[in-house]
Amino acid sequence: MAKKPPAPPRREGSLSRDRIIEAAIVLLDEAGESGLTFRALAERLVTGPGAIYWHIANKGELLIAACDAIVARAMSEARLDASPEASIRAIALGMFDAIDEHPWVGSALTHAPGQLPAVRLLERLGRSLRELGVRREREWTTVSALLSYVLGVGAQNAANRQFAFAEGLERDSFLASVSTAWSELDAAEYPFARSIAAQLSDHDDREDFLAGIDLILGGIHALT
Amino acid sequence: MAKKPPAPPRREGSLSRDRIIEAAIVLLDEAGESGLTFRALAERLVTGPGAIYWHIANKGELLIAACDAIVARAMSEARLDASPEASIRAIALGMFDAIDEHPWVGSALTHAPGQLPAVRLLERLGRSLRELGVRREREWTTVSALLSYVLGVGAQNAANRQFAFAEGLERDSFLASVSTAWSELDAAEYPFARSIAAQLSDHDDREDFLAGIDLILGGIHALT
DNA sequence: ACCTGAACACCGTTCAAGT
DNA sequence: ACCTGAACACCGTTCAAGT
Repeated sequence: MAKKPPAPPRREGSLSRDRIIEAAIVLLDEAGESGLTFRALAERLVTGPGAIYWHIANKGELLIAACDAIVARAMSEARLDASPEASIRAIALGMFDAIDEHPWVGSALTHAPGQLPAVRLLERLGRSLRELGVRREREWTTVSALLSYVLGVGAQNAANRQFAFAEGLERDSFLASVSTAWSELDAAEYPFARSIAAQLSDHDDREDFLAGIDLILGGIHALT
Repeated sequence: MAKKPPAPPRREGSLSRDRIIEAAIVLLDEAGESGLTFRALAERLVTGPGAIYWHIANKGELLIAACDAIVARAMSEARLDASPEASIRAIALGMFDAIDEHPWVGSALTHAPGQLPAVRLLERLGRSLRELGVRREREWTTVSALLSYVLGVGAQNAANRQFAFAEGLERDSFLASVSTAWSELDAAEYPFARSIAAQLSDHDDREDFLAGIDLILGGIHALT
């Protein structure tokens, strides 16, 4: 991400769907969801905004395509050699890390249900669940719970990042501010939130995520 | 919510934060997330767009406030008399139904992490988990898994609705179209998605949601 | 204190016109 | 076939001016 010299904006060659998607990913990574604009994208590609519409139908399709590129990469990198449980952890963790690196993927995935990116994830999880020996009648229920959990955590993590970013805070100071806000809640109405506020500041998102996966795997195990 | 006669657009009395939030909820329910516009809201309240800013800082705050009103209602309605497990199911189901009725709440909740609406839910889940006897060191991990799952399913359900709505389809025909899309995927690359496509059309979202909750509760039980 | 509504700086998308 | 860029119909938000 920082090896080659800061090459001048090239316009060599012509536009293409892939080139547009690649540029969109860079823009999303750099400026967040609100940074993806047809004008900004056009500027980066040295064209006018209208040119993009020749290759891509609209902003929604662009977002899904960018999201799909990231998910496909993450899925192809997940190692699947070990036990089915280990594979599920690897798939889930791969997705977690991908969303962590590209927060916009979190909400993009959630907002495009049933589309290719989500199906890629579902496919991988489903195959491992089959290996695990989940009964046919419980297959749908089980993948869908796992998928919801992965997407849920991912979306929330992404939201955390974006919320912090929007307020100009680092992750730590964002968590700290939420933590003190919780500890100042009404004692009678929010005893639990108050008492858990301290643990908020020094938890590990990745560990918590995995612990949740293990909770679900534990539940699956108990029923198999 | 439906007792009094269909009163004509009133402008009696003055604007207030509560009145604005109430109107925002109606607008969101009727026209979806993209329907909430300061101009549309102002029209409904018989004022100019600027007037709203006297009572509310910006659109984000308005969305969170509207979301909070719905969550507060749902939480206060959840019955908590029975066992902790039953309480957790009731809380989760209450949230599921609330999001089902007001799909915009799904993404609003997700996009405002650590804010009041999410804390309400966390508080209720946390108290029940304590009753259940979850060990202190596992409390944070456990609530956060449960919360992520609830929000994840909710957000996805909401996205389903909105996706279908945007394409002018009913839930059933939307699911049917996704189902046929999945069954036409490449056989070598997507065996699982293809084989499960059929089950997609006739599943029950609510039942699947509860089954996922039970999976997590099963995992918690195994560790307690 | 509260409201008005024009104005500012943006959006996504379209489309005639160019090559 | 592919690109250009002005134009359209919107946004959220601000702010002088009114009551």
